[in-house]
Amino acid sequence: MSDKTLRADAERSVRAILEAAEHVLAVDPGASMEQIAAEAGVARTTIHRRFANRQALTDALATSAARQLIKAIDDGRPDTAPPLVAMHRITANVLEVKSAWAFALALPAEPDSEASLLQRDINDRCALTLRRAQNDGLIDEKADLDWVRRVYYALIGESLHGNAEGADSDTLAARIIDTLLHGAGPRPSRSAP
Amino acid sequence: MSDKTLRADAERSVRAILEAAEHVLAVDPGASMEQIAAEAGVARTTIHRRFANRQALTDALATSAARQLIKAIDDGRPDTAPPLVAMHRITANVLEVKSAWAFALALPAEPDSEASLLQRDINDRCALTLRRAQNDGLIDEKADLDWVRRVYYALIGESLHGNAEGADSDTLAARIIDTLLHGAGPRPSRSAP
DNA sequence: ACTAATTGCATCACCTGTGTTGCAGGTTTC
DNA sequence: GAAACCTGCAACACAGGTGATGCAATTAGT
Repeated sequence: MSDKTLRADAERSVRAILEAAEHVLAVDPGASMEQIAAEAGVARTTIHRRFANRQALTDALATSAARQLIKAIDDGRPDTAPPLVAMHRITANVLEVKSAWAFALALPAEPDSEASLLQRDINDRCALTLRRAQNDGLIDEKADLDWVRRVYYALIGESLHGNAEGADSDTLAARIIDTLLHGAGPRPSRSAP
Repeated sequence: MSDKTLRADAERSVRAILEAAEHVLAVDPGASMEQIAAEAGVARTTIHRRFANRQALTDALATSAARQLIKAIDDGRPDTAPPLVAMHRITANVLEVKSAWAFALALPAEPDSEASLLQRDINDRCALTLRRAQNDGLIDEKADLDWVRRVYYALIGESLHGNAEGADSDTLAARIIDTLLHGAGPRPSRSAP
């Protein structure tokens, strides 16, 4: 939770710490608080003042990232836009957030933590959007939606790994949706109805 | 490398240590040597006798796992069997190995290590098999084979995550190949040629 | 401007993991 | 069966991270 009204500079510190933690831990998950503090431009004791221990820090990190992910999904209007449009927009947004918070979002959710609640929320929204896509005929009616969702997640994750070329999110999103729906098999020559 | 002729009991120890390391580190990548030793039923000093430090241990772990993965691929006769058959067999074999050595195979390859050489070998064989599949018309001729390979890897990884139901490798492999080639979109009702 | 909050710094005690050594006793190998 | 090898155990030194504290200096809020 964002605690009681924190003073402006304190809030800046917390943000800096969370961002530093993401960057440092993404490279070395076993990095010390000292390293995180250095990256954040902050004294190690300041981290301990805000976060009692490593667990508290990673919890906050996971929660913060999950919140941003939810915002990214909501920005895609999953409930009102046509499924295909929503999926594309959501995918592009999620790619942005996930590339910025890769470590935080890969963090194993502590049971009963806020982050795990948010994760479930995210899964539900995703499942819902996929169901809408299925009702629209975009997804085969016999498909196992849970598997489809997992494949979707996997494609997003894989897109982030090898993106050294720096392709923009829209391009990546298009490829993800295309692969998710059509796979890699031969296409009927684009001539139909 | 498997060192000079190790005495039989010593070789047993090494195996036990590697397996213990896999199990323990898969749960907690930061686990101590002590924990690994306990799981292996061995004294901590014995680990240090065989592996100078943590790095040496994980290197050996990665190499050992990569070797088994290569064997799993070779057992699928990637060069002689029809591509679809080969892909299915290879996928099933790889699933077995990957589920047993998930941590070891997820290990970031040290540059110039033997494991990284093996990894490249694995990638090459995979790429080759995919090319054969493409030449056979299983994969669209315009498809980006590197992306296809990455998707394939991602599908394998995802299949391993949520396999609490304990589905057998053949079933999982079938789903992977099917999704890879056809995606989740609507299928033409099975009637034509 | 005054107050309260926040921070950096120096310092401390403490714990955990690491890597090494020596030796006695058990196991392989030939 | 003898030699060579391997292992467990105990002990040690050492490095490094952790969490806490007190204080002076800075900064935000009103």
